[in-house]
Amino acid sequence: MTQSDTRERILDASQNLIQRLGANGMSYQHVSEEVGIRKASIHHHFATKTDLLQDVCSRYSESFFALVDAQLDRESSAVDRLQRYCKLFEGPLCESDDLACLCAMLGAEIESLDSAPAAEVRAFIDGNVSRLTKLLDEGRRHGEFDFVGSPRSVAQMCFSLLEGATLIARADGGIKRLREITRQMLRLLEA
Amino acid sequence: MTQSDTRERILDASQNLIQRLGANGMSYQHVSEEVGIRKASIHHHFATKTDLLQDVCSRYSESFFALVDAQLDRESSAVDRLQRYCKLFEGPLCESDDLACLCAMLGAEIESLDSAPAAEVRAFIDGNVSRLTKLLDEGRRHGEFDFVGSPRSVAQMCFSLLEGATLIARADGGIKRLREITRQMLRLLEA
DNA sequence: GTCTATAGCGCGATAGAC
DNA sequence: GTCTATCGCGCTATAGAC
Repeated sequence: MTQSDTRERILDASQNLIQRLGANGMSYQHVSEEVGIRKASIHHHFATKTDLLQDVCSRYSESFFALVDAQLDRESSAVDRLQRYCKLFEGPLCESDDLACLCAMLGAEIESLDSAPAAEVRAFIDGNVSRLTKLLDEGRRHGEFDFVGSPRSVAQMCFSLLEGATLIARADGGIKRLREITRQMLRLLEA
Repeated sequence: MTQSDTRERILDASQNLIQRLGANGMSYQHVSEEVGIRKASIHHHFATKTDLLQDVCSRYSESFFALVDAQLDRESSAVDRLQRYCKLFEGPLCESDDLACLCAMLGAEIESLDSAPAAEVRAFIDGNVSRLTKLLDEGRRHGEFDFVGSPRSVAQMCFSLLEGATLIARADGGIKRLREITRQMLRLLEA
């Protein structure tokens, strides 16, 4: 087992726990049981919990935006690309029906986060809203979308909706409910 | 100080802490400092933390639905009543810019809640979605709203959006951002 | 009904052997 | 790089005096 293998497995376990229970619910003890090392050993890879949280956030952002950009760069209609974007939020719930978007969990806990992880959360929001703004603007110019208001306002609305829907769906209704909500959003935007 | 006074002050302090920090972030110690009694005394009013959580939830639901129904029973247009409903979600952020809807906080923590408080959260969601469904259906029949899809799907979408938006706005942009998002939602639904 | 005192546990973090 | 052992703290909850 190389150092970076262990490191990745710690990040995997931490991310999963945060998506289920939140940053306050994730502990070195839980992570150590999941990974199969003692909790003191985790401190060798991540000196403090804030360091661990920060790295989970940045890794999550990078991989999520990589998936997003892979979908948005496709040569297909704006409607299709928006549909694919929305589908990315199903991922966590698909896996086990009890995972929310990391951003929704940390958004709820934002006041108790240190400044570095809190900034990561804000950057995640901004990155999503920016990409959605561009897509919505482009789609409307091509006559695929029909909405009143600025693309940026609609983008903020869509992103809030998706984050909220992952929480609501996890509380009641699961993946089926999430799909119903996103389908409804798409219906309202299509020309 | 009567017993019920102290009880209400404990509920007030607990609710505020949960809306800021979540159920896991609220503690008997924090509450006792806010109320001005020792933490052991809280157990006289609420034997366990789950009891306290349960009572905070049911009181929040009752008072929120009282406000909602007061707005929905008005003799005004459906658009106006929906606008007033949305404005209720600004309340917490108005007060101090760092409070989210109780339901959004507990929704994020749903997996670590005992079954009684978790059921309260689901009932809160259902109650809101039901009322919105009725309002949207009525408004569409009167030609005030124009949307494709079932009133219930749209209602679920609106509620998810509002819950998500309170979290996003608290992380970045505050009350101004929340207003922009809800205004955009209303624009998309109006005929 | 509120208090002091304390039990018992889980937490993040550190020291030092191997 | 991982381990054992331990520190110090905050937590929920209880016992018993006033």
